[in-house]
Amino acid sequence: MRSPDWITVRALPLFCDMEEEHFDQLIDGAFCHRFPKYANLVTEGDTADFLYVLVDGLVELYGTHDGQKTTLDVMQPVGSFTLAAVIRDDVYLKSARTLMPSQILMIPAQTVRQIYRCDHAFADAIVNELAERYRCTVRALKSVKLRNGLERLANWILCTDEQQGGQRSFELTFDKRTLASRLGMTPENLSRNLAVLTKHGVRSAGRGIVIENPSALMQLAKPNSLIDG
Amino acid sequence: MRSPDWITVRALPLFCDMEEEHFDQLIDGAFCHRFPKYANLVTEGDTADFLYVLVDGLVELYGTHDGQKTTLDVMQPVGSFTLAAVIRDDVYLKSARTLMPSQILMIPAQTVRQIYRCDHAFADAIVNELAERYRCTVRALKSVKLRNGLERLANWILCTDEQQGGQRSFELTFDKRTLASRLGMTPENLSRNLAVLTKHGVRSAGRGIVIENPSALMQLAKPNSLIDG
DNA sequence: CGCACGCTTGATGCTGCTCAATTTGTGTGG
DNA sequence: CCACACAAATTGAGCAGCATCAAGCGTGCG
Repeated sequence: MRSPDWITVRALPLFCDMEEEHFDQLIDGAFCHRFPKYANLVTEGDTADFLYVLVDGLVELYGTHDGQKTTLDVMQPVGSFTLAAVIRDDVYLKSARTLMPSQILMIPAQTVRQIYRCDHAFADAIVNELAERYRCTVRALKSVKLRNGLERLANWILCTDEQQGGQRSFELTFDKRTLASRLGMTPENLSRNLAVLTKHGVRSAGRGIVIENPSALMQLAKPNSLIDG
Repeated sequence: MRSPDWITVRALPLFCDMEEEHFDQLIDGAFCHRFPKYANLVTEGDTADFLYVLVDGLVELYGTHDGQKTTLDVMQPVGSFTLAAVIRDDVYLKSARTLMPSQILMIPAQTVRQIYRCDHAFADAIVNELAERYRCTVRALKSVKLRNGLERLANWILCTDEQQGGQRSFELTFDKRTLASRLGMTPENLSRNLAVLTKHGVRSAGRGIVIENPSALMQLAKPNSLIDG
């Protein structure tokens, strides 16, 4: 692998503490590819051949069943996915595709497991990564089961704003239909819910969202650190 | 801790490969308690002081928000819970209570983390446990987002039957209201859905469930190994 | 035996989905 | 730069699924 910016990969919590030699081994067998928008990366049910690292771009993790599809997560750089399947040497449970042109690092699963066995710091990082992802998924499950669509949207807006620095204003980085699916609603209802939020301190136009009245929005959203993270 | 049957605890995947000395250290600082039915064990939001092992009985893991409550999992012996919170030294995300009189082993979180750091086999077991729990939660999330209530019930019946040996007949081990919450519906709708399943090869009376026509039930359920496990 | 609780059943209303039509936005090629 | 084609987003109407509310029924336990 040759890459300008894998210093950022090395800096990931997952890799930053492991031994130089082992990190070199990891990327020795790895591929770094550029993919166009909407390229399929992973198909659920396939055996886990690679650990993926999103270096640049945007990736959607989704599940399918009986002709339906639901977005489970939208990954931002820099982060890894398919770790649990790789470690367990099992099939992928989520499919993955790019939402914009993306640079993706693919590390052979066997190499990951091999180095996991001999590098203590790497194993420790894997434990922390798995625990954190697990907790995120538990939060997502609580969100779906304990809130309605409007509340999920309101909290997503609050979280996304905070994550981007709390400017009270940000832009969507992907389709509204994808956002709708992530929030567990149809595109039509996302539209309607965004319209409803006008009465609760949120102004939205196109891909822009402005929180004009944070306290009004929070009163509706009832944010909860045990759900939203 | 004194206990007749902690051979079963030692046999858990989480503990079975660790060194004898370290296992002894773990249980040295641990408590083993009997709890009555509906005893509160864990409150979400509290800092994780203990790793719990359900030795005997039944435990419900649930989440609450804004006056609501939803069942996230029903644990059967022998198994552990709160591992992710303990490892990350963070707060619990789920509450826990017994659903019947239960014997519970409580291991101080600090001890777990300490031995995790020095016992390689234990660390490895933790990785596998976390990965598996993560995958279970992903499945649950897909189930809620991709299926309706009737389908979730149908698949739950198929899974529970298989888990109990495929006798095509089994008994509920807990409240229907808890089952309803676990499946993401109201008790009223669970009743109605059970009635609907009469037309799809399932006969139910009281706590007994009989699968009279497996293929009819499966046709409705559309079981999926990437959701049901 | 009788009370209490869990479960069932029915009636009603809300939330969110489906379908369809229009408007807006985006990317392409002349 | 504009015109066009196509995709995404909005809006409205109608409907299905599910929740809520309110009785009634059954079972188990004191």
